[in-house]
Amino acid sequence: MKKNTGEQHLRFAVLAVDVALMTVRDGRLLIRLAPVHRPPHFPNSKGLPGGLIDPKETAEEAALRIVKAKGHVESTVYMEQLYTFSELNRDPRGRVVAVGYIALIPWDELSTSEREDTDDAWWVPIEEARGLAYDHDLIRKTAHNRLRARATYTTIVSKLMPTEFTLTDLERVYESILKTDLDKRNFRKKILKIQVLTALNRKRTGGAFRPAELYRFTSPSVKEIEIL
Amino acid sequence: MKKNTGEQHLRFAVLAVDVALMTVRDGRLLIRLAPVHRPPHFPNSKGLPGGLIDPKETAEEAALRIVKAKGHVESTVYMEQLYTFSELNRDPRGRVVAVGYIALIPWDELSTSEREDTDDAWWVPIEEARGLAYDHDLIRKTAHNRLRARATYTTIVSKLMPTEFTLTDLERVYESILKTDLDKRNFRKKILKIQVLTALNRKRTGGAFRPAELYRFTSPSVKEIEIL
DNA sequence: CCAAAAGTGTTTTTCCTACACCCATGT
DNA sequence: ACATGGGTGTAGGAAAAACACTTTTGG
Repeated sequence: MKKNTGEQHLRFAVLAVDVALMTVRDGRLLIRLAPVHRPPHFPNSKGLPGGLIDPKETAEEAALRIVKAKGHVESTVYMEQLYTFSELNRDPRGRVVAVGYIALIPWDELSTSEREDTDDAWWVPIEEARGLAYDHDLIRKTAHNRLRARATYTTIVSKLMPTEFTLTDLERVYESILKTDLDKRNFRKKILKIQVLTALNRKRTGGAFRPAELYRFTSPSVKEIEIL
Repeated sequence: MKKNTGEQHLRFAVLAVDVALMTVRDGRLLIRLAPVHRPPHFPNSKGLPGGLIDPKETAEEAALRIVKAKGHVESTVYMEQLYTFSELNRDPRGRVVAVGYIALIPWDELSTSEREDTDDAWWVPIEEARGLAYDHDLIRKTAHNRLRARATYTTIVSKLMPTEFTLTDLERVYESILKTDLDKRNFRKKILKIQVLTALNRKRTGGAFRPAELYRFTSPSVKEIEIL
């Protein structure tokens, strides 16, 4: 076993995190982009919020910090590690190994300013987020696939819902992630059967139609369930 | 945004891989251990095969290299990234961020010497691999959970099977991973229905009983399937 | 009274589970 | 001929899928 080939051998790489921060608005799955300006390779580009890990924080702590800084999000976000990207040339300036994260937040919990597209952060429909800098197209695709897979066998979508919502709201979120149409009656039967929702016995009124019962997720934790 | 807080800030961590190399022998799920001798914290301990990533290789390449070196395995192994462990004190000597991998190999494809327990590598039943150095108990547990989960909705067990096997062989492997008894008839119906096996129209003879039909996995790739 | 979304039940089909006996071979 | 693991079918119940009309409200 080799030992001590020197500091530059042991610590050759820069450690970073890249975050696929996602939300759902009006039945559309959105992802947060941030400007990337790194000539000559990526002048005036867009990419996922990302940044270096500090010596005194874990990768997840770094991801949370970066979502707040570059994603302009103050609210509590849900974080889940996605994959670690270690290709030699994923950053043309040098060796950067990035731990990718999925971050989810309900649109309704963002403050007005957080929802805005500012100069250095935009919410865009995930299928329109192409041509990103570095290997961020790959990270986005990996994140999208993972979210879709986990939506079918966990309660991860709870992290995209406001505290109160109607069954139709919930169905729309599932449909936007899975990109399928679900049968309203069967969806309601299944989601109520698995006992993860609590009816609030209050209704959301306001539209020119019958008011809808409000629900919340009973538990804040993401649980494994049967397939939806 | 901070820039250039110095090299020691940017490259503070050592990057490593730790590999949960697993196989199945006689219906038992085994994991490969290697000696760890790092006084004062881990004198004469055991741990998963692991080592540093080189500047010119990806994490996966490092994992493959380490399985060959520390795991004493020459054959082709299947690799799947597990999780990245970045706790500040997972290695008491300094900051080490480790990308964990699951590696699978059919017992039958190991050479005689690879199967042996040598001075610096042992195959042990996974439930007996406790008290490992560093955070390797956590990595082992994470790997075991992941393998169990993926066995139920992918064809990952194909990576633990020899090229030819009987349906009973396959059932034994599932049972050892899932730690349940499966119904022979139902297991056969399901596994044949999902169309991932090809019958070789040859039989394995030799025992004092009816010869068993031999099968192989139709495709070498790990596919998502319905739950088993 | 009209438009709009909420809410609800039944039938059909598919899938899962439980279960026991005969078959082909080697000794 | 006997011991051993290989191989097969069916019936009953549970879950999934398909499908259309009535309800409640605001305007």
